Amino acid sequence: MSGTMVASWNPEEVLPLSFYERETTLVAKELLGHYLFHRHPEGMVAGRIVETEAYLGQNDPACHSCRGITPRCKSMFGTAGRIYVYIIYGMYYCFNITTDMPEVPAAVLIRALEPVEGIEIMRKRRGKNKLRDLCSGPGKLATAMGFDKTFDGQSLLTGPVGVSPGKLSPEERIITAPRIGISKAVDWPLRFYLAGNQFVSKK
DNA sequence: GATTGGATCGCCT
DNA sequence: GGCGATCCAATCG
Repeated sequence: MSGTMVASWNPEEVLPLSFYERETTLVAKELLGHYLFHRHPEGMVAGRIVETEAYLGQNDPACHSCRGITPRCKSMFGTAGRIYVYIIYGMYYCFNITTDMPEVPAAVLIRALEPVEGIEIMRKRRGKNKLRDLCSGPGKLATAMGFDKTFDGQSLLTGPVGVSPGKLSPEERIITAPRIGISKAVDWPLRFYLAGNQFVSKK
């Protein structure tokens, strides 16, 4: 046995509804270190979550649900632990996880993953070779993971996409910072990422 | 029906 | 660091 600690994860075990059905900021922080996977006919792809952002619902001016329910953001309304996917800039998808109690239309944007499985599939989908270029941004990881609008509304507890438990190593620290790319509530500290991690989207 | 802007990325300088 | 791509969705009328 070598002394190397190999990160392990098990797609048969997924985070329960009670994990997601809590205040969104807490869920966004605690998602760091867990494993997002997609069981696809082409093969399993998975990554370790290293960067997230919280979108708090109707009192958050940057959240799509802040002006009430629309066709785009309807998935944030209702049960937690489901997928919210929307199209951004006409060309990319953003993958979110719905959170909090059913009456709170909130979600966590997954902004970056460390690729851990199905890396050749990711390379093919992205047309990029370097590990750091595969999932280091919300649009990139959606492409690499094979997510599109058809996943909108699906459950993370029963379907081909889910989150499996992982751990932070003792030396890993969480950085809190303002969210990226928004024009409202620009200084709200709702972005979370692992300090020094090479797979986060921006320093 | 028209207008406007966007939770991004990649290429260019 | 700057900017164009590209088109959907929300808003206004």
